Amino acid sequence: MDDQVTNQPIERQSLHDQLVARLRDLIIEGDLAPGDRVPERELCERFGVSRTPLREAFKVLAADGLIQLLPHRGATVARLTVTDIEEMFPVMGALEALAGELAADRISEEGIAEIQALHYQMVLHHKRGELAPYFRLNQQIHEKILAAAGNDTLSGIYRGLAGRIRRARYLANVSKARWAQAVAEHEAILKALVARDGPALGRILNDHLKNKCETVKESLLAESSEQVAERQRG
Amino acid sequence: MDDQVTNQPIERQSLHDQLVARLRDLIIEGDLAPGDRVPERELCERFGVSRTPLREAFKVLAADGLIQLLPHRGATVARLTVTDIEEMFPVMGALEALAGELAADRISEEGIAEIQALHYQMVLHHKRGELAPYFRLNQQIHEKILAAAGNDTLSGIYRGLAGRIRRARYLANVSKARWAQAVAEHEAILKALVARDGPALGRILNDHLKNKCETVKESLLAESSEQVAERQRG
DNA sequence: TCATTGCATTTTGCATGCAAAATGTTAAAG
DNA sequence: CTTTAACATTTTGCATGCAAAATGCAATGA
Repeated sequence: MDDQVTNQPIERQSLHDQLVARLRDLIIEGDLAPGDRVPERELCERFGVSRTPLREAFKVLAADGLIQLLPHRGATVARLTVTDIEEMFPVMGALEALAGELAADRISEEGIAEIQALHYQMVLHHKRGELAPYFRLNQQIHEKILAAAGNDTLSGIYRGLAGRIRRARYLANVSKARWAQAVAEHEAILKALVARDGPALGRILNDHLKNKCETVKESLLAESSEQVAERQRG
Repeated sequence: MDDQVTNQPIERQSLHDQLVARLRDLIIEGDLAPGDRVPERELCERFGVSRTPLREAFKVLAADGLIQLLPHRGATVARLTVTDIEEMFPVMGALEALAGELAADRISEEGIAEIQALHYQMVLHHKRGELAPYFRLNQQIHEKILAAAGNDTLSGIYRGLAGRIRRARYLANVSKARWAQAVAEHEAILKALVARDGPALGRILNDHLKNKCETVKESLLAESSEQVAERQRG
């Protein structure tokens, strides 16, 4: 039997927006792998909609960089190359540094306390070696900083980039050393935030992103070489 | 970057892509004013196309933030509020600072020479009080720096923001003082570039953008109060 | 006089139809 | 046996049709 959640015809209120959300999830969650063709007709049947709203959703996702639209050749899930990663991370670094600077000035005491709580919970997960919960809290902290910056334009652009990278699923393989380093960096982030030292927070976040970039790159390389090996076997 | 466009043998560009370009121009050039409704049927007749590709173009432009799509209420040209400006400029500042840092490392000697040429031509236009040519060269210089950074992701995001702001048409009224200050900043930009001092170039560009932000804000306020006065007269 | 309700018109969202382009398959030639 | 050429199938791009929602307008009632 088919998956009930993904196969149910969606509610009738602005179909294309819902389709955008659905497809975005499918891509980010990895149900549609990078390089895969996005089958128009199949998805129409699956969601119980016609081609028009689906194609409109394709346009939006293509503008977001999540899928690639080739003339007369349909849609494919955009591939993340190492070059893409190397381009995206400096940008994300600059944006998150800006977010940190703004947040240090604007965040409330409660906001700091919330981040502190998330941080120590995250550290706990690190000590226990629980990667998935660690990662979730990590993301929440960065989201909180972004929110505290109070700049929706900034948030929107950052989320667009982060979403494109998330489907690299780099949380699968992180070395113990890198993980520990990331936690140490988060300690510094918290410290700068508590001290409301914007410039320092900006620098630390930028460096933090640089290290994250290396992690993602390694993971991406490992994954692609894995795929090559798979193809040679099959 | 545009090489690929000019090298393509076939002009058989998909209709909606052409429409996206046309509409983008209409909006950026100001033929469609902020707040205006974008009349679907009228544009269909004007361009001789059906509603399907036009609506697809609307989606892309809405994702770019150039138009706003309200359910069952059609498209309107997105209004630029002072808040938007205040949000966008710090982001553009951070991005252009990053571009400067990267460019300082990567630009060729010819690249520097080209920017130098543009710069002195621009200064000439300033001395002659020729605002439009000055502005065009100004933009070309920033484009060159962006291109020299060699980061298409960065360029794309920056252009998206710059495009949204451009239709504020702030070149109409710039005070002599601000203009002179901008030229002075450009002198510093050139100097840092020649010295290949990335961090300094980044800082200068960030400050430069901050000042530009003030100019645009003033212009936007003047324009909107002008509109109010117009409404009171009419 | 002004607000409200009912109806006609316009606009929007989605489905469907059709022609052109791309893809896959088979058959013929070298 | 490989290459290619012709054809059938599928997929894509665009136009159009239809129903629901929104808008405009006039008539009614307070």
